[in-house]
Order: sequence, then structure tokens, then C-alpha cells
Amino acid sequence: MKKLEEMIARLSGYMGRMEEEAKEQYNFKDLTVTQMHYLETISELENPNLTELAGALKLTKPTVTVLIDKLIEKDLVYRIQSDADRRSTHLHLTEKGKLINAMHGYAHRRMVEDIQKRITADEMEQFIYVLRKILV
Amino acid sequence: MKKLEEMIARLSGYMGRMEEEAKEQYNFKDLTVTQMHYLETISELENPNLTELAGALKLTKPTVTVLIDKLIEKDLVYRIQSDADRRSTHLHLTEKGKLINAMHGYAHRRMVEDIQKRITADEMEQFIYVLRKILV
DNA sequence: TTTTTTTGTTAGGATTATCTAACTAATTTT
DNA sequence: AAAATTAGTTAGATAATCCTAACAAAAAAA
Repeated sequence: MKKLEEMIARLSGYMGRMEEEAKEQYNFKDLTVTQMHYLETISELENPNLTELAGALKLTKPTVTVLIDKLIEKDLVYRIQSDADRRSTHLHLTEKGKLINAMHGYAHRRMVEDIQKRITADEMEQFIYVLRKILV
Repeated sequence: MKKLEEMIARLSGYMGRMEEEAKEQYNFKDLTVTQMHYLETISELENPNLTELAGALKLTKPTVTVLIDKLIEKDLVYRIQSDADRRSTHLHLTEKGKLINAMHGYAHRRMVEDIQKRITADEMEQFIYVLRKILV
């Protein structure tokens, strides 16, 4: 199915560009790609401890310790010590840290607006139906 | 259109994961994200000169010079001096450098296979029709 | 209750990716 | 033809990421 492959290549480019735009819009210039990746992963894992985060990022614990210290200094992350296990702490995003997710939301809403302009309501229904089957 | 926004968020995650998998499949462990980004941009711009590449990446020319030297050392890129302007050189990907695009192709083909398993031929037709309207 | 394992940190070092400043060589403008 | 601009490089500095080794404190296993 060559046509679909072509469309997916374009879709990939389209979504990448929209995320880029959102990043500029949110003025995340002082955040590196790596730092962004840490924040996204903390959000996905929902307050992991340091070992879990290091595992998900495939990095060593000392590496992650150091970078988390920097993110804490920038007021993007904070630690909460676990009650159950006093060795370990859970990582949380501050309100400022949560802006990254807001940024993704912004990119996605922009795409929705853009798509709505280009297709009819019926086509939209069908499109969502198929996407749902694909993405379960 | 809340449902679509939700689907787009998932689609974004889905495509990201597929690209990640492809990266592992291709064993691009010795390439940094930055280096990958340079290679992708060279491919997109179709043999830019150094100034054009620096512009697209929003980096300074010395920065790009240094990193291109490294990519040349790794046999991923080569320079060809311009006939028209002897100051400038065009950057090309070597066969090895082109593997990055092959990697994207692989990810996209995997997605096609995956999608084909989940929807009917009719739904596929409709899906491509709508995608085409969205992506022009 | 020792011993072992696990969680996380500190210290020190290597590599990568950036920048600004200063420069050369080629091209374009005046 | 002289002056200004443009393409790219070299040099030196800095910050960001990453690692291994060695450790302390808490928890789990023997």
C-alpha cells in the first residue's frame, strides 16, 4: 500500500512541524531537548522514583540524579519522599513543569483546527472512526 | 472536537514509538540525536551549503562546520565544491548517511502493515482520501 | 541479627555541542 | 580597482550530558 506509506511520511512531517511551532510559541528556548525529554517521561510515568526514570530513559542513576538536580533548580520538578520506602523519592512536575504538556495540547488543538478547515463533518466522523480502530 | 484531539495525542505517541523502535532496529546507538537531526535536515534540504544548513538548524556557522567535520569523519556526509561559487560547498549524504531515511521508511512500512491488519480495504480507501485532503 | 540488595548521592573525568572573535578567500558592489 | 560583503574555517571557552567508581542509608533476605 504505497499511497498510505507516502501519506504517513507526510503526516510525520506535518506533526513534527506543528510540535516545533508550539515549542517556539511557548518560548522553551532555555530548555534543552534532553531536559524536555526528562519532563515528558516524568509526566508519562506519573511521578516515578529515580530508578524508574533512569530505567525508562536508559541512563544510569548518577546521570539522572545530576540532571534532576538542575531541573529542580529551575523549578520544573520537585521531590517527595516516599512513606513506604524512606530511601526513595518520587518526582513530580511543578506547575511550570506541566507547561510542557500544555504545549503538546496546544500543538494538538492547532492540528484539530487545521483539519476541521479541510474536511467535512462526515469525513471527520469517518476519520475518527478509523483512527480509533488503528489506535485502540 | 475533543475526540479528534484525543486521537491526535495518541497518534503522536504511536508514531513516536514506531520511530523509536526503528532506531533500535537500525542500531543507531553511536549517533547522537543532534547528529541524526543534521543528517535529516541535509536530506530535507537536498544538499544545502553550510550557510543554508546553519540557517535551517538555527545554529551558527562555526558550530555547524565543526559538527559536519565529525560527520564526514564518520563517513556519513561528504562535501562537493560548488562550480558557480568557489567559496561554497554542498553537503551530501553518503550511502551510509542515507540509512537514516531508510530507517524512517522502515518505520513507515511497519505502520502500514500494522494499519492494514486493523481496518478493511474500504476504510483504508476512505482514510487515504481524508489524509490527502488534510496534508495536501 | 548479620549479610545482601536496593535507592540514591558525590566526585571526577570524558565527550558533545554550542558560542564569540578573528581570520582567509572568493564574490559583489561602488 | 578598491571596498564591502559573503562563505567557510580555526581557535579557545563554556555548558550540558553522560559515564564509572566509591559511598551511605534503608530495606529485604538469610
